[in-house]
Formats: sequence, C-alpha cells, structure tokens
Amino acid sequence: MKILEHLKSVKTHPTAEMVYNVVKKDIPSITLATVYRNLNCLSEDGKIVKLEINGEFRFDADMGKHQHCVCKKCGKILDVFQKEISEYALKKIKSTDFVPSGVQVIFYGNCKHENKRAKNNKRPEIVKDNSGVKKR
Amino acid sequence: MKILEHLKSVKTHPTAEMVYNVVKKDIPSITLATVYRNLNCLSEDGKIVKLEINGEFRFDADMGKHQHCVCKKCGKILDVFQKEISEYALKKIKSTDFVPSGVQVIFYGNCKHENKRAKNNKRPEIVKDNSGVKKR
DNA sequence: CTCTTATTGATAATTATTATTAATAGATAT
DNA sequence: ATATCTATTAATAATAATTATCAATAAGAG
Repeated sequence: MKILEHLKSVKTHPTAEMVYNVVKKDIPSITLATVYRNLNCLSEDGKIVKLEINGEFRFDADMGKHQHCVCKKCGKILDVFQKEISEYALKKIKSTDFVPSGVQVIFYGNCKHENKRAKNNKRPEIVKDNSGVKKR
Repeated sequence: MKILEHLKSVKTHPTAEMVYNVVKKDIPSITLATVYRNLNCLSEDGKIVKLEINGEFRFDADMGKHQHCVCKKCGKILDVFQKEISEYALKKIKSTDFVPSGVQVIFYGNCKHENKRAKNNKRPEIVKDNSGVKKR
C-alpha cells in the first residue's frame, strides 16, 4: 500500500532502492527485498509498470498510455503523453501471430539540458546526481 | 569483427554470453569480458542495437527500423518489421524538448505457441530452454 | 626492428535482484 | 478472547550479469 501510494505520488521513475529509501521513513522495519517483492507483484497485477532502463528496473504507477524518453548523456527519464503513439503501434501489430497486452515505447536521445551543453561546445557535464545511471 | 559477423548472421537476439559461446569456437582464446566490451562499443558506434529484456542485455545487428515482441510466458523475442510504427513515433515526438536519436518499441504479450496452450486450458509449459529468461 | 599505443585475457569486484527461511502478523474459527 | 491456520515480512545469504583492473600481447608508426 505505502509502496503503491508513494509511486503514485511521484512522477520520477524510481528504482526499487529509491522506493525503499522513501518508504522506510514510514515503515522503518521494511527491507529492500520486501520492496522488490511488492513491486514485482504490483507489476504482475498490472497496477504499475516495470521498465528496464540503463541496466536497472524502474517503476511507474502511471498506467495511462504514455511513452518515455531516456537521455543518453545524463540518464534522465522524461514522460511523453501521446497515447496515439501506443495506439498506433498496437493497431499495426494486430496482424502478427502474437497477442500483445501492451507496448513500451522508449526514445533514446538527448534532453534539452544536454543539448544546450553540446551547442556551447562543452563536454558533457559530470553527473553529480547519478541516480539513473548504472555504475558498478 | 567476428562478433559483428556472428550477430549479423543470426536473427535471434543473443545475450553477450550466447555470442561468446559461438565466437569462442572461432577464437578459442576470447573471453567473455572482451565480448561485452566489443558489444558495448559496437552499440555505442551505432553498429548494433542493445536491448534490455527480462533483466538482461540482448544484442541485435539488424539496424533497420523494426520492433520486438516479448512473450511474457516463454520469454521468446520476435521481430516485427513495420517501420511505420517507429516512424510514426518519431514524427509525433518532435515537439518536445528532447532530441531523439531512435526509438525502441517493445510489445509484451503472448506468442502463438503460448496462446495455443492457454486455449487448451493447460498451465504454462515448463520452459526447458530457459535462455531468455533471467534466473538468479 | 624498436617504440608507442591500443586491445585482450585473466580475473577480481561490484551490485542489482532473487531465494531462503524462521518469525511475525492477519484472518478465521472455536 | 484464544487457539489455529495462512500469508507476508525481515534478515540474510546466494546468484549471476556486467564492469573494472591490469599485466601481457598485438598492432601500427617511424
């Protein structure tokens, strides 16, 4: 409940760990494994969407048809609300011997901020907030 | 070279490890890390596409605009060749303050085989060939 | 043929995610 | 209320995919 509530209250696309860090303020005893378990159940039940971006799972409680943009430079994830895109894709696919239950549309490119940098001939900014970029 | 060659010769969407297992027949000294390194370079150079499906990276040397279907039951990945889908998506997105360099369209659902099973009221088959499904 | 630079092999490290299991909480019946 | 059954959690270990490191090798320039 708290997990779903939090996801709904937010327009970012947090990882399990990010969710964990917030929810544990409310439920201090909660553990990361529990967050993972619930996020997976929620996504299996179709209450949330599980995305795979930059080598990690991201979660989104917005169940309306929308799309995502991922900046190749800073890793930021932006929402796009053009349900026609998803609808068009689903319409076109009907023919095949595959029954789709949903589409995920992800645009890869550069966000505004990173484009401005490029015009000024600056090399990509060192990302301070590296949430969203996988580092091992 | 051998890695790219192999990827081009195949219509599956192999993981790094799958590529490794094939390429090492030609170059027995090659190591998995080298395969990863080269696959990542190739994808950064736009020679191949790096997909994220079921928690692992998949690689595809087909650079034509096409889409993918992922079966939720058996994990199989199928190609869809409807470049209009990608084109439509890219056209619609122009407006936003994000400069896309490409789109990835992934349909999730059930493939023919798994659908037949469903009609016969059989529970999902135990997947013998679990390549394509992440298991930890 | 030597020197310089880039790539590889071998291997260790990292880390995101899942599995395990005993303990706890919730629900139900008594 | 209390006992009983079931589902969920916390704590923690395990797994496995991917990346980092670095000495050794290969490739290319002069």
